[in-house]
Amino acid sequence: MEAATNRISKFGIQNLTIKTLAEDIGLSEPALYRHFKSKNEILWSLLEYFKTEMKNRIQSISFKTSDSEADKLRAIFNSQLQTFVSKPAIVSVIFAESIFHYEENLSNKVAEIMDMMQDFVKANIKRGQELKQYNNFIGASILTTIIIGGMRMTVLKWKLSNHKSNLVKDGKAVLEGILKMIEK
Amino acid sequence: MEAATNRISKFGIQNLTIKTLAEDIGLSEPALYRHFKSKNEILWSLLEYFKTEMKNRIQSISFKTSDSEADKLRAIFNSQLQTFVSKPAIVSVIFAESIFHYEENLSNKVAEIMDMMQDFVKANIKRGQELKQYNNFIGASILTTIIIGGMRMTVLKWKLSNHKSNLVKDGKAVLEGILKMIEK
DNA sequence: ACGATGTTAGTTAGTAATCACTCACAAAGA
DNA sequence: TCTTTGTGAGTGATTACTAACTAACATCGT
Repeated sequence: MEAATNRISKFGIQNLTIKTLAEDIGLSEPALYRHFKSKNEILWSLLEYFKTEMKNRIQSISFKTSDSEADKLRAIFNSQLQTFVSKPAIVSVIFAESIFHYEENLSNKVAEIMDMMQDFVKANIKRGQELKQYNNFIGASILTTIIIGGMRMTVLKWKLSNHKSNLVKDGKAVLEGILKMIEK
Repeated sequence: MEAATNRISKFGIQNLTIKTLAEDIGLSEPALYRHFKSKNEILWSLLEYFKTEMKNRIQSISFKTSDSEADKLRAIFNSQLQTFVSKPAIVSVIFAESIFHYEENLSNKVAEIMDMMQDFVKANIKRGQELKQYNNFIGASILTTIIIGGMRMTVLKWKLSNHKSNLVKDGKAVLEGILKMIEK
């Protein structure tokens, strides 16, 4: 999983082949097939690995009692963006739905990861609205789409700039913009 | 260009090969190479074709004098979303940065199309803020990122639902949500 | 009006590279 | 002795692309 992550981070997901992966690990190609029955299974495991990492990391973020819901949202996205910067492979994979050409189990796994992020955000919005920390001009679902969409757009711009732009700073600016509109 | 559009719409961009494309047109593979010097050139031309179509279509949308800036934005996105529904190939290609594995000219072309859309939106926001139709809690750049990000997210969900969700309706809901937050 | 000549647009039959994946076999430890 | 984990050498499919050739057509001097 780590070899695959590094390979994708450095050369993109198109460069992750059984051959390059086996070379990186220092094994032959058939050796990989002792442990995974297909490339699909390797990619599936990689997605699962990322999903678990994301879930554990976000759930273990510790909040102060004085933290508002907005503060919690800031902490979540800050952690997320910093992880993207240090492991660009995650971004390559999460933005690569179109590459898993009609391999349903992989598309589903990507969808699961997206759903997980959405659930974190949506729960935050709902609590914030109940606690009257956020206004409720807009429903939690649509607001979630807007927040995640804005963040994804920022990540995409970072990718298109060849990682030259400052992802953490730009992401924070977008989140602050949205919070300014919804915080009471 | 039309054959390529149909092929991608029906079977995805991974299925657009010289062989399938030549078959669709009813020519041999080498015949294609009489007109395009490489597959890269075909994809580049396709992106250019989409860009021109988008530009012409959006610029020829006619507005009433009574239209607010928000109305204009609604009209632009409505046209855009309807085009996506009738020509899913455009979406496949615009969401496929990751597929153009390190082919710089193609990534750049995609970036050009995105920039064009952004310019339309940003100009609208600026006019709206100057005319005091929108508030200016947030700068035009970041607001543009949020709007386009929200729309892209909606399109992505539509793709992941295998085109089952109602893109035009969902997109409209997201736009209305954002407008509710920025309209005075 | 007409043949010579060059250009355009097409063909059949390949090539070389890459890819995921497999076969037959070997070493080494429980 | 059997299971686990590895290897070298391949296979078949797919891919973008090319070499060699040809029929149809446009242009031109006579």
